[in-house]
Amino acid sequence: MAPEPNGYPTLGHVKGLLVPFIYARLYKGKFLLRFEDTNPRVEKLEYYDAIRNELGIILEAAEKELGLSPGKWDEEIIESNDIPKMYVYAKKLIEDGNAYVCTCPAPVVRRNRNMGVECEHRDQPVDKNLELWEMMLDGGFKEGEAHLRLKTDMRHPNRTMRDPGIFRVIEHPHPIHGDRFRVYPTYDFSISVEDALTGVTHAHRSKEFEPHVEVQRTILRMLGLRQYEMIQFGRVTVEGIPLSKRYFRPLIASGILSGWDDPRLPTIRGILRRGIDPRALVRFFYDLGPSKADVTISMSAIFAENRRILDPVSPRFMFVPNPIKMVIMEAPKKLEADIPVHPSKPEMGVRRILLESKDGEVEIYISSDDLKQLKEGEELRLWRLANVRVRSIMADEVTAKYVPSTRTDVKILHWVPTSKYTPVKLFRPLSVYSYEIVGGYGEPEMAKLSVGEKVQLVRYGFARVDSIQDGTVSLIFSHE
RNA sequence: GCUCCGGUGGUGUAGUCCGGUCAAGCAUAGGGGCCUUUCGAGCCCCAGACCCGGGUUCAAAUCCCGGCCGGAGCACCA
Repeated sequence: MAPEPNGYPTLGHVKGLLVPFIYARLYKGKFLLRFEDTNPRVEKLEYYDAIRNELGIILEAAEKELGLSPGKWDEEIIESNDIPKMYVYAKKLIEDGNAYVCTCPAPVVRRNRNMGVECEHRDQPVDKNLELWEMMLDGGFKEGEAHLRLKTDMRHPNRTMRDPGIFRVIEHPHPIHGDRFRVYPTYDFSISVEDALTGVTHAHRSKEFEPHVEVQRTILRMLGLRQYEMIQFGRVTVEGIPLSKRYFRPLIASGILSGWDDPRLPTIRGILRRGIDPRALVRFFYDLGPSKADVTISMSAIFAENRRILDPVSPRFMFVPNPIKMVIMEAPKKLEADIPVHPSKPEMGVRRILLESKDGEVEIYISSDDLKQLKEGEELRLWRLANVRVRSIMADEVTAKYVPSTRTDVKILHWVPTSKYTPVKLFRPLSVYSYEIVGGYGEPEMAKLSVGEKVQLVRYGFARVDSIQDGTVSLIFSHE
């Protein structure tokens, strides 16, 4: 896989990562991570690290979920390290009459390309080209003033084949090499040389590069380098949300999004922070397959995978959003509830919540969201605690009467004691631009959670603990 | 407009290179049942597809031709 370190990896990168990884492991090949860093204007050191980190997490999960090991890349290559070698190949192209230095301004080149016209530099003698090339390297040209161009066919039906530029001057420090270079290879040239040199046998790229296959084959042929398979796969988009950095950058700069790990973002770190298990991503993209068709995925499909992974292992907690007090009258002295950590896994244990009545009354919180469906006189079950009959519903309080039954064919509500509870702040992502904060109370035991834990809020959904401050637990809502 | 690439149940795919084992596999969503003191999940069952038209062949999802629809590229960016 060969990402450009020009941003934080997103959901869009996962297919490009997993397709070649799975392919390599299945066929006992090697999986290479190569940084395509030949345009220093957009690349930054922090992105190399983000890519290493995020891809590492996904591959580790792939090892667990798919049993393909080792779940990491076999070798890391930094393309820019080989720029000196590429200069040597460039010189060879010039000497063989396969490349020339062109000093036409960009608009002229564009016009010539469109119309299939050759410029006067095309037929310069080799000596002249060599001289100009040395000038390029020595700083004799400013950015945009000169380009080394492949001599192919200016009337080729595939326009990317019309004398493509292969080296250009960029006057901008490189994140790794600083100002060591001022002439950088372009995409087609650098990957052709790198793939051939590093022993790549099967290069997977996304579909938009298809027209470039011909250019790269031409470069390999002219240089006498080894040919290899070039395989394309379709692009992934997420229902409506663009995956482009251009779109998110201003939202982050303006503070609408909190950063590249904002849980509303389709960046890998955003998704993980939201509480998606990396194995869910792996499973999802594995099922998506390597096809060449472009697909629009929906987050709900990823959520379904996540639920499948989390459901069997995540502890349950009662969370009461928008709480309202309920007074239970005629209650026995003691009411106890044994709350299972996981209803179908007794080995995960139970928590006992004990409520003592005062003057025959017990107080709990229920969610006012549940209130709308309640009728006076209705019997309902407080989960694992007791049955009650609703007496009155007022704006700030509900009263009910204890019923000594354990019927479960009535509405079941969850609750927390008023005497002891954990304040909970839940962040619900709505769109890239918006979110909702839901406040409420959780079971006392929730105070013991730690950051990063994933829980299931009973009858509410899955959430991940994002932070804990002064006893208040901040959760990020993952999905239902 | 030009170049290239796709089109398999509601959705996402496998199969297409090397025609038969594909009256088409898998997943997800849908319907029904079981289980369950949350919601999921789990288990069982049901239903559902080869873009269209020609051709080649004993035989076509698969090969050929024509059409229709969709996507990508057409930056001295990757």
